[in-house]
Amino acid sequence: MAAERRGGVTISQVAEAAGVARSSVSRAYTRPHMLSPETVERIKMAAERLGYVPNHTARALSTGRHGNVALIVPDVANPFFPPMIRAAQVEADRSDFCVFLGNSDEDPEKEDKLLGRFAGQVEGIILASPRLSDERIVAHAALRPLVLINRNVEGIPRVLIDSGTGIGEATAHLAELGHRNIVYVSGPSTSWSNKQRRAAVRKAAGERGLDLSFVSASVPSFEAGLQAVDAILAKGASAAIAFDDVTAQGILAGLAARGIGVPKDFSVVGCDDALGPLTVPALTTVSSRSVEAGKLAVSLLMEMLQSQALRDASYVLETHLIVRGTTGRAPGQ
Amino acid sequence: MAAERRGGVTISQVAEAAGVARSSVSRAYTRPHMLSPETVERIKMAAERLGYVPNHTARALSTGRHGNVALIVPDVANPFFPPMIRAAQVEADRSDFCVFLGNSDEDPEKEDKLLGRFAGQVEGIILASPRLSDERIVAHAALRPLVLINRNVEGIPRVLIDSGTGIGEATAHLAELGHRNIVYVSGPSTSWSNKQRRAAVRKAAGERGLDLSFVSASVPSFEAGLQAVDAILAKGASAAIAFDDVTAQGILAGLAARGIGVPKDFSVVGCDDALGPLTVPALTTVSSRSVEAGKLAVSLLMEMLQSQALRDASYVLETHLIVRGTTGRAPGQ
DNA sequence: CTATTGCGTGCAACCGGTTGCATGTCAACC
DNA sequence: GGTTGACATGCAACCGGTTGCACGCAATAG
Repeated sequence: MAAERRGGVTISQVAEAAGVARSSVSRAYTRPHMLSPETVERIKMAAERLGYVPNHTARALSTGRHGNVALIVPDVANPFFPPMIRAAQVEADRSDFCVFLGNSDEDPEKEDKLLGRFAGQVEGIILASPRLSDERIVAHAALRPLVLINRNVEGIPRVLIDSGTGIGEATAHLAELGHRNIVYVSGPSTSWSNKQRRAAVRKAAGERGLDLSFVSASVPSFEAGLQAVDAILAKGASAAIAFDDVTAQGILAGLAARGIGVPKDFSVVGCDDALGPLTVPALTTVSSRSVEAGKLAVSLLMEMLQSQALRDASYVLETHLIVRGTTGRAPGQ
Repeated sequence: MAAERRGGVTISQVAEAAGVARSSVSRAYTRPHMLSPETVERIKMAAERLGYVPNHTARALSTGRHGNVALIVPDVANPFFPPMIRAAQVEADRSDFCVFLGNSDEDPEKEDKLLGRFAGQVEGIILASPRLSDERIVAHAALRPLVLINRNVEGIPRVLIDSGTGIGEATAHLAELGHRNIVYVSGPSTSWSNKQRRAAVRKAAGERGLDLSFVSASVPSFEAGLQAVDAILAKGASAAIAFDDVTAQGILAGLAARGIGVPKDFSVVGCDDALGPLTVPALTTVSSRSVEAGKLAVSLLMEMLQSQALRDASYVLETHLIVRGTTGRAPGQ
């Protein structure tokens, strides 16, 4: 009721109102079993009446526990991340933690700066698809609990999305549909995920004796996909697997512009399931598991915070092909 | 050098090393002009040698300034928000502020809880498309600086995206293409944006003597759009304006399933430009201005923090129609 | 009936800074 | 030469909680 002007009802005010010492008020919240039930009740009543909310900052100062974690991603607006962010947020909430969000703009230096900026006010950090060097990551990890997503650094707890399994399935799927000549449209050369996807498609294509070519879309974007179409067609392929869904959509747009029907004349597979069944025809793609990754990373971090033991854990999430509407039998089959 | 085990070199240690009082060390950082240049130099040297970093939490406790703001959205994964979040993040960073991100899950109660949770550790809050009641919003705004996005509450600084202008243009655009019978597929009835859009389409259709019907997709989603198609066709319309892009994509999928060609046989307009030109055919839609809104909200908040004057500002961002590939001449024209 | 145990509570120090006020020093001024 | 004032620095209280320890009291054991 009586909301003071500074928005600050303090523990002292509650103590006075309840006729107890400040320490008792504190304990009513942090160690209720130390107090008699009636006292706890009385304190909570008074607190309620005054609109008392414990001050996190003050608590953090004396305990060293902030109840905050940081999540740093290269680009919030990249559709791959929002579901992950959301999942992380929800999971953190379950442990009553707040989430700081950082956007590195795909820039290693900015990432480094953010890490330093957050360092003072969080208990742990989650780095998703970092662009930072291994050394810097290791350095930060030494200072405080840190979990990686989609980056494989020995000795640091990490969650890896193995898009390789899904890409393998995609290749097999295309082979079954009778495609003999396919293209992999690759993403950023520094990306761990791209290396993994490229290797997976090569392996699977080799096993099935498919003709495989590569076309590079160095930046994964709609534009890049659009511009890759000529190169793809020049290879004589009847199907393409793209680094991600956005690139795949660019390829689809380019094919449509040339009057090439999908999936009748050409098949396209995306990766990451960033768009869901939203498009027409719905994109055949590889599931991303980004939701699980976000959730798992947070719960991993929570565990690390509880038991200071920072064991070297590496969780791998396998992916699978989601067949929708952009793949079909090879022409002439 | 001597990084203590707890990562914590304190002001006292620096003071002792430099042979000054704690207060002088503090001033060396916050008010250097109060000290003699030599003293400042000596202190900074000592701090450097010990690896001292000011403790954000402690500073916040005594000054009340955390250097943090909170951003609360209904759903991080809704493609409307990520660009806004990113813009807010970038703008906050310019003032060296960190951003807490909250996800209310479209739930008023959770929103209220988050607000309380953040209250203690941020200087200001941005509430985007809140689902909370006006009273609760006013109550929170009384406690600390708060800026609204897409919610019109008298007396509270707000940034409003006026999708009405764009929707009006869309209606005019359809009229010019010869459509005489159109449908507006509405979103959540409690949404301020929905009311605004509905009013705009009614006004514009009235001015041009178009037949207008309403179909309700109470939750804005792909599924809802898909299921609205029968109702839309039953109205005998040749074009639809959807509450948002995701709903529009659902409608497109439904039309495709019935073999109805877009834009040849039917025209569809989305709203919010959440997908960009990504889809095939690319969706004609209304620009969202969500990036500007995020940026503006943060800079507004920063101003409020500087000059405690919380004047009642209301910024309106107009929107415009973006014509792409899902609108064409009415059949038989 | 006294000694022991144990529970509920209060006292006071502490977390790491910030800041109003007091003190000390020295140069300038009358 | 004594007074004034500006300037540099230190002292100590404070921000709002947490927590080790001591105290008082009641129940139990001897």
